[in-house]
Amino acid sequence: MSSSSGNRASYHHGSLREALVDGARQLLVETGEAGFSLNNLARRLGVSTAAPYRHFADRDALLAAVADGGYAQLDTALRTAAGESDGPADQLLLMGLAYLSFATENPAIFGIMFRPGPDGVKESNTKPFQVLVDVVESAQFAGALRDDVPPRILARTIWATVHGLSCIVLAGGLAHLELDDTPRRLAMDTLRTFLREERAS
Amino acid sequence: MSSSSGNRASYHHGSLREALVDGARQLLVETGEAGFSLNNLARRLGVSTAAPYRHFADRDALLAAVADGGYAQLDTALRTAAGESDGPADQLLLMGLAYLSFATENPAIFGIMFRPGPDGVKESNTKPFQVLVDVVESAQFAGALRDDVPPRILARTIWATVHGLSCIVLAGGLAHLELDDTPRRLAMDTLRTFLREERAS
DNA sequence: AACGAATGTATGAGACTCTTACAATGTAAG
DNA sequence: CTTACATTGTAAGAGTCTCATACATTCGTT
Repeated sequence: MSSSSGNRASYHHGSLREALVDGARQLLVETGEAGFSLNNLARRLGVSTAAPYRHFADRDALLAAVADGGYAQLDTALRTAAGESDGPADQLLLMGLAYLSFATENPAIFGIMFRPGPDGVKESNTKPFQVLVDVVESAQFAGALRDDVPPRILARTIWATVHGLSCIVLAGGLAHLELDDTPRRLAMDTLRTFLREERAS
Repeated sequence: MSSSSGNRASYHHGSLREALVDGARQLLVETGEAGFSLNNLARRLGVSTAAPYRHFADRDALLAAVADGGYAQLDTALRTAAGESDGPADQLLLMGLAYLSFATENPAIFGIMFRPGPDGVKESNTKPFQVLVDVVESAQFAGALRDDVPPRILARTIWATVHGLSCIVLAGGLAHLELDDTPRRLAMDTLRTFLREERAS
């Protein structure tokens, strides 16, 4: 047995790798990415500051592991949201809201997940996108979304929209515009744009 | 005369504040945000590492000044793009392309401009948004955009879309999807979604 | 039981941010 | 012109961080 079971008082920690990822996530939530340090994390876990390097090549490798967990969490959040309704338009709204909620509730992790860099977004993030493509496709079939745009393109656009909205909200970019928008209303107003246009007043 | 005129060999630099902002922008372009340091910048400019603190409270204050410059640059880029055509749909495409180009050509500065945090996006960024609202409004009037969504909302949505697309591209999120998309095609495919739906084949 | 692999520690080099005390220079009034 | 003051630079260092290296302890396997 290699993993599980918590903190020991013995020389070997027992499950330091998991403790590092968990602790990093927690520390990120508390202090944000700016206030995060490997040293601080190691002290919290009661190990030496060199110990983390037995499990992660460097600071970025640990953050990447946290990001991987974030992708998984986002994926399940989106799938759950999609499963809470049968109406394609509803599904879209719920997924958008779930995405936005994830971002605002885990700003630091969200920031790490989509940090610019050569490492890029791993294939782990292909999964959430695929769900979106499926939902978009069925929404098009149901006539809720315009069908003169290929599903992949439309899904990509909607992803970009919700992602951009999340980034802008996190950056405080809407503070000067509308202060009283609830996330739900924000997601609705935004995603309504993609629904089939209602002609006539 | 307080400013202008370059680097002196005397005790006082003469225009260290501007040199710091310019040098920071340059250093950010060369090394990215991760490789950027005040110490390094000070050495490049031939001053002591404490000198920058005479002009900026801390590292973040300097980066905020660089971000301000970025907002201005983005604003003129968008206005220029909007001025290069009379057709509302064209304007929208050109502006989107300009936004995307700015992001990909200045990834570090773009990242700093929209960094999450309490400081948020300054009012400086309200200007570029206002241009977009105007263009959207006239596009709606010309019948190029659906008019069942208020211009502010539609403009906000389009901003989110283009911003999100830029972020995703910077993060490498599209690498696994479509490798051969030119930025122009990417912007076109994305923004086409907002144009008035063409009924019939 | 003993050996090798895994995992943690001790120590420290080098870099960075930011502070404090001091020195040189610009500016303006007498 | 000179003196007084505000501005802007330097020198030195405290405290933190990442990461490397050498060593210690424990685990698993034979």
